[in-house]
Amino acid sequence: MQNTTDIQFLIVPSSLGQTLIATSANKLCALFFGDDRQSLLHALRARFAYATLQEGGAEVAASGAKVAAWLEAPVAALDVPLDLRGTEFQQSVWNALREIPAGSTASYTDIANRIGRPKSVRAVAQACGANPVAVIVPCHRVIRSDGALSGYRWGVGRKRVLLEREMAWSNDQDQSRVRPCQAFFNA
DNA sequence: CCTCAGTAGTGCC
DNA sequence: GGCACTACTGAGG
Repeated sequence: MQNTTDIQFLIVPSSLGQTLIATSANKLCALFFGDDRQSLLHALRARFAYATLQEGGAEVAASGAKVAAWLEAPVAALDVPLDLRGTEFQQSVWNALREIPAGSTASYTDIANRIGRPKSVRAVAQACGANPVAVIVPCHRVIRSDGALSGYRWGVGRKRVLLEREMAWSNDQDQSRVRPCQAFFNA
């Protein structure tokens, strides 16, 4: 993996707990959650094993502020460029995830169908878990086909919070809009 | 409820 | 290349 890049990161509290925001060449490359600094650092190190890590820095401060604000009130699209490294398969999954509207969910099967690999259901789940940028690539909107929340890399509790929050927000925004819920991909 | 096989991408050896 | 992982799923008991 070409993760021999220079990375700036910071750890800030948010409504979802301790939040690690990392940038590489001014692009967001990681958004992790955790209960403590230790686990976040560990996750960062694990993801970018050969990168140079620097805590703080002008670049991450600037985009970090945007990300932190957007997390609490994602009213507009986040204008921070992303740096998503992954295999072709992972990229295709992450792209599909970004088409799930806030306030709705899709199943792992839905995503598998969406990317034209109907049998790669488990692999889809694995790719979701490998998503380096929580919330922005909304892997939390993928749940089991029976409706159970299934897992979440940063804890199912956070997944639930995120989903409930998005349901609530999308409800009291425009009631008129048709809001596809489960399985909106099956058409 | 529960178990089980089918199944496919990834990481490590 | 092999092998053991999974945030899965539908069928069968």
